[in-house]
Amino acid sequence: MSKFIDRVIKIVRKVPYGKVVSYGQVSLMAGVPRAALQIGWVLHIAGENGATPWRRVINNAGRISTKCLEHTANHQQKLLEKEGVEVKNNLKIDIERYRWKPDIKTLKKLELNQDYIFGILDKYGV
DNA sequence: GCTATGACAAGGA
DNA sequence: CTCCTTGCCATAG
Repeated sequence: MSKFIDRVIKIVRKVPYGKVVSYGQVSLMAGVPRAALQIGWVLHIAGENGATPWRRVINNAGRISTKCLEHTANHQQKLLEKEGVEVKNNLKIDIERYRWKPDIKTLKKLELNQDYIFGILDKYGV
């Protein structure tokens, strides 16, 4: 298990019920700002053990973009609606309305330096 | 160690 | 708003 994968999984597990985050946001919090693409890969693995809420991760455009045959977009949509997240036609979601905005206290537990944390808060913070 | 791949992001058309 | 192009980076071969 690489540090990267471990971190991503931990972060995704912090996402509250009924909230969503973007791939880019997760990668940023994981310490690698532009590894959004890899998040999907990690979730594919994490999804195996059902303990990780991969359903709450969508792309920044507010759209469900999974291509995985076992975890279809349609299936994800259903799971999200079950949590109270409104999914409009074509797998679209008002992400800014449901986005999880981590507080500084949570970010401090991620082994990141101060400046970096403020950078995250500046973009997604409350 | 090098190349190909992908559940992305951001900016332009 | 939607579609296309380019940039990015961890993994798998």
